[in-house]
Amino acid sequence: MTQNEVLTPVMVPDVVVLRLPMYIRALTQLLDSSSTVVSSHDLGTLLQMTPAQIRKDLSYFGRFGKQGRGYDVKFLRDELQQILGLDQSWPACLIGVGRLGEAIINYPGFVPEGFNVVAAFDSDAGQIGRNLGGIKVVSMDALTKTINEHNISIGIVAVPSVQAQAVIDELVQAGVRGILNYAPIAPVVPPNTVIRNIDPVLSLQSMTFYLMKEGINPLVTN
Amino acid sequence: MTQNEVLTPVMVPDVVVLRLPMYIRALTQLLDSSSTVVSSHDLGTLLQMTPAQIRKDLSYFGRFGKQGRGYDVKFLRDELQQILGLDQSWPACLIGVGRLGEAIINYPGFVPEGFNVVAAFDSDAGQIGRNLGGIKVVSMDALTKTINEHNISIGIVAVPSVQAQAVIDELVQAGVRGILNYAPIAPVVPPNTVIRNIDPVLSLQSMTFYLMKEGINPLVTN
DNA sequence: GTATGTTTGTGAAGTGTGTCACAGACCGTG
DNA sequence: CACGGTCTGTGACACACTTCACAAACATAC
Repeated sequence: MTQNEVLTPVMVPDVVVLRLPMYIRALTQLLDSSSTVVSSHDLGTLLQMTPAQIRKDLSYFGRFGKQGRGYDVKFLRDELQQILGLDQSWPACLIGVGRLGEAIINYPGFVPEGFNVVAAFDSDAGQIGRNLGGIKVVSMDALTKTINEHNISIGIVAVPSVQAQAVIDELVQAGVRGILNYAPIAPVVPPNTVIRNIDPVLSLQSMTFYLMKEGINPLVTN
Repeated sequence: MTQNEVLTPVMVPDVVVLRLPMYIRALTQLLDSSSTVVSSHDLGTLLQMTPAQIRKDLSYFGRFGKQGRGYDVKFLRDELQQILGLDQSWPACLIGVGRLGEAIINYPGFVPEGFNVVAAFDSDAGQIGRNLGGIKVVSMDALTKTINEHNISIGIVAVPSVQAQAVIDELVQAGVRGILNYAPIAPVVPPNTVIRNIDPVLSLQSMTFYLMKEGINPLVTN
């Protein structure tokens, strides 16, 4: 029913897709607090956005609510999860098991959401063979083979900046179409590949613009 | 929701501010490779965006280029850094020194960009007094006092989800106006406060929508 | 059953962002 | 110093996204 996105003539804007996970999270929170029904207005309050935007976003995928009542919390969450493919488990691989990679593999937030790191790679011979969070670190030479064996479609890049683009290219070459990149670079990927960058420094650097405007003065040391 | 304020003669869109750090990074990269001049076209190739957008973005802040020539790399970078306040050092504090907090304080990417974690807090008595990356972990009771003493304007939140909103409220109360939040929640902050969320799970959850559309089938386990 | 109040879904209007295209400025060359 | 080539800065245009506003659907009360 919700699988006909590809056939739907109306394209779903990327910004809408980016918001769906937030809706799911809010709905899960509501479920935990034993709410069974929620209105777009209440959801909007929870997520700091307008009810109209929520309704419009949802309308790209179907009609999930009932007039005069609102949305069934569990039903809507299940629908959204299915739309995003989150009713399935997504095996991922990690490249780079330095300090950052270690933190990623031990991060407890991925597994409950269905993202499982099932393989870890490193180019440093000293790291290979090491056991990390129940996973054995293997050589980059085994990349393609391992990715095919485990049916991995997501790669998590946690290598130093200088190696990052090369690693991303290798992942794409190996058939990975989704990349979560932690390296502070502007990566280049082919059009059929989805990349998401995690870059706290960029976030901070745009933040300071607004802090300055508010007249907040940091220490002047440079 | 928009945090634009009419302090600059022309209102600068938030999206533009978000892109400036990327320009700075690309320019730094060019400097390292001994380039002295760059055109909007070349920058566009490097960052995968159109020359027109780069020129338009820069035009919000001034006229930095020369016709027929392009932009002086070092000059433009310095200008952009000054616009964002990155010619200064920004003291920050970390709240939550669990596994994630530890990784953050040891992340080598912040210091070279002028972001220095000068204080660390935790609510767990067992953590207090512990030395972490040269910083002594102190109690949450000392939050306001320490923030004032060190002139801290940025708070980095790395506590469990359930505590995150409360911690953010405390930071705002203590006068912090910039928050980098690692907790997977949708935080609420007053309008004069800038918040940036680092949330890899949200990134992955929107990624899968596109992976599905490409017909990539993950393991079906749920 | 009727009246009153709620809330959705969605065209239409409004706002914001990206791209185009060109005048004007600059460079190098002969 | 004129000329052909290059590249910026920016109004005007085009597109994308958000908000508005209202008909239709449902709930509740009496």
